[in-house]
Amino acid sequence: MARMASATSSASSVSATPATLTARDLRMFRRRLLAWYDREARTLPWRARGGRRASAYRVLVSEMMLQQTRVAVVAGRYRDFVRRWPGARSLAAASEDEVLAAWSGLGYYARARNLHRAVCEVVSRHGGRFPRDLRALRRLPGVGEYTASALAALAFDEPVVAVDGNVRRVASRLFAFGNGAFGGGDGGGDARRLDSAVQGLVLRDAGRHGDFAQALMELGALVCRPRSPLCGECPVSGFCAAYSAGRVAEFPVRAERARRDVREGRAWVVEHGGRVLLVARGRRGLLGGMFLPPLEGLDGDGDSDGGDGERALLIEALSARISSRSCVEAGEARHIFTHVDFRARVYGLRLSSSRGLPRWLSDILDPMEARGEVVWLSRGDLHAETRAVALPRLTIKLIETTKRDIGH
DNA sequence: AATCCGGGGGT
DNA sequence: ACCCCAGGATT
Repeated sequence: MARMASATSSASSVSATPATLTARDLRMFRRRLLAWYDREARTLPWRARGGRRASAYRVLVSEMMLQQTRVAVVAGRYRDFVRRWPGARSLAAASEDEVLAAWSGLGYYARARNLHRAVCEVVSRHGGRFPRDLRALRRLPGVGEYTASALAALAFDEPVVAVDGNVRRVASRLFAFGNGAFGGGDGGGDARRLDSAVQGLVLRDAGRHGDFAQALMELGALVCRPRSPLCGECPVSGFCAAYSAGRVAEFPVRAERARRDVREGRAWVVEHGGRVLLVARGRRGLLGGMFLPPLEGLDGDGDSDGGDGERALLIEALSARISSRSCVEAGEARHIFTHVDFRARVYGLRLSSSRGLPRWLSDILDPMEARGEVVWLSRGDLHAETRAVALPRLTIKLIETTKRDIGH
C-alpha cells in the first residue's frame, strides 16, 4: 500500500481534531473498503448482499439484538425471532410478555420492551411502514443515534454511517485521534468530533451507502480488532494515521473501568408439586419486571429488595424457616452483571405436594398473585423455548443450584 | 457527563 | 480474570 495518511505525519501526541482525508483519498478509501467488503464480508442472517437491502424491520430486530451483544450470540436468536414474527405487524400483535420470553437470556431486557413498543408505533403512527427520515427513526423507543443511522443506511441506503464501537475504534486509529473507547466518558467532546469525522467519510453522491456503513463495521470486527489488529490485511492501512505513525497500539485510548460491587445475599427455591416459585421484581432497576426466586441482597445497601410490603414479608417468612427440616442449604450461586457481582446462598424449600399451599405462604402470595406477580414454573419448562415467562440467567442458575445439590 | 442496564465469548 | 462487545435511557 503506497499511500500514506494524508494529513497527520508529525503527530507525536493525540491531536486536537481528527485529521481529514482529501477528496481524492476519500474516493480511493471508499473503493478499497468496498472491494474488501465484497470479498471478505461474513454472511450473516440479517445481511443482504449483492445490491439487495434488508427490510427495515429485520434491520431493527438485528440492531436491537446486537446492542452490546456479540454477533455469534445473536445469530441463532435472530433466526428464531424473525421466523416467529416475520414483520412489524405480527410483532406488534404479540404481547410484551411473549416478546420478553423470546428474549430470555439475551439480557438488557429494556431492549425487548422498546423493540415491541417501536414496532407498535410503526404500525399505529406510520401505517406499518418505517419512516425513512433519520429524525423520525430517532424518536422510536430504543432507537438512539446508532440504530437510527443503521436503519437509514442499511434499509434505505441513506448516506450516513452507523457509528458503533467498531467504527469508533476504526476511526480512532484512522485519524490517530483520542478515545474511540467503549463505555465511559469521552474525554471532553472527543466522541462528538470523532463521530462527525466519520460522517465525513461518506460521499453523498456515490451510492452503496448501506454497504459502506456495514463495511466500516465489518472492518472493525474482522481486521481493525480491539487487540492485535491485522494491519497487514487492512485494505485501507495506507490511509491510517495511526498505522503510518507506527502507533496503532495507542488507539483507541482506553477508558477507565468502574469497579464491580460485590453483593452477597440469599435465595430460596420453593418447590411445591414439582413447580418452583418465581416472583416478579419491581418494574424499575436491575432485572426490572423479571421473574426470580425470592431473594435478598441483590439490590445492595441492605433491605431495599422489593421495597414494598409483600416481598419483604416473603423473605422474612422464608428466613424463619431456614432451620426447618424441609429446608436444605443447596449451595452457592454466583452471577456477574456489568456492575454487580452477586453471590447468593441458595436454600431449597420443599413443600408437601399432597396439600395446598401452607397458610403462611398463601397469605403473602395471594395479593401478589392477583397482580400477576407470581409464577409457579415446572422444572421441565426451565429450558423450554415456548416458556411463557421471561427468565434471566440468574433465575436459571439459582434453580439449577438446587437441582444439582439436592439430588446427592 | 455519569450511571445504569445482562450476558457471553475471546484471550 | 479481564476485556469489550453492531448502545440507549435516565439522571
